[in-house]
Amino acid sequence: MERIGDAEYQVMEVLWDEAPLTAAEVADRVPADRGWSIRTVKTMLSRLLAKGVLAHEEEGRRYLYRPAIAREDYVAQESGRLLDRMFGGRLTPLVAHLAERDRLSDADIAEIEALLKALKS
Amino acid sequence: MERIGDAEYQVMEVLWDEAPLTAAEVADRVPADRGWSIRTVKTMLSRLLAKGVLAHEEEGRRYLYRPAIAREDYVAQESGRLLDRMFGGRLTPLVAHLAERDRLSDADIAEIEALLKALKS
DNA sequence: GGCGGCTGATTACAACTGTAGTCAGACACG
DNA sequence: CGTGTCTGACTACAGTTGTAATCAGCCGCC
Repeated sequence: MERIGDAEYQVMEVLWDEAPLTAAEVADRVPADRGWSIRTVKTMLSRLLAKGVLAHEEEGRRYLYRPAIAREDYVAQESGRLLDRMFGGRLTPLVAHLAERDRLSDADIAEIEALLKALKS
Repeated sequence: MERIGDAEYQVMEVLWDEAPLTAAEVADRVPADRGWSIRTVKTMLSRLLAKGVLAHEEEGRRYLYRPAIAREDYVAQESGRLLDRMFGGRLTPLVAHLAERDRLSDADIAEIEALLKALKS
């Protein structure tokens, strides 16, 4: 599957959240802190189309854009990449790492324990 | 902290594993499947120096390279990035996600449970 | 029926990345 | 001593990414 840059990813997020949308609608929904012009958003949309991660249908003279890949699949691919690259593909060291780095509160721990308990059955 | 590309990262891995090393030694230790020329490795080393993630000391007319940032720190940064970008910074959804994707065996689950138990005390 | 605005398509351009080649100087061997 | 070798520095060049401008066509409003 194609790689997606940071900026492109934000456009995908918008469309994973709501689709189909026109270019203008996507531009409206992109987080304002990026300060993008509509032109930039349209460039992103074209590139994502070219990469095959977006699909479009024509609505009059405009396009309606929608994701062509599931967020799930993309996220799976990217987390797999990180895991393979940094932790030899093993999740435990990642959890240990984040825990040490104080990214895990007691509530988080309880939550994950509950999740694991559910998984075991 | 600076971003590091995939190829650059492999060079860092070599030096995190063993340092200091000369350029030639790094080239020897880089996984052969990349098929890099020594020139390529030297370019990587220069760029990593420029980015401040490597340090060098002179040994005669050569450099000895060593990491200027801890692997721990870099890994923390990158896993944080992924987590923020894909899971709103929360680890539980990542664990849930990977579990669903069959990246978690029963043994993994047991291991993480043990880890969490240790963390709670 | 012409004009302003919107659309996608095409083009621009700098930074970064992957992958190397060239160059000038030092060193080591014959 | 000369000559090839190795070093870091600099240069090259295409592909990707972020950010946008230009262009040609269509649509609705005055």
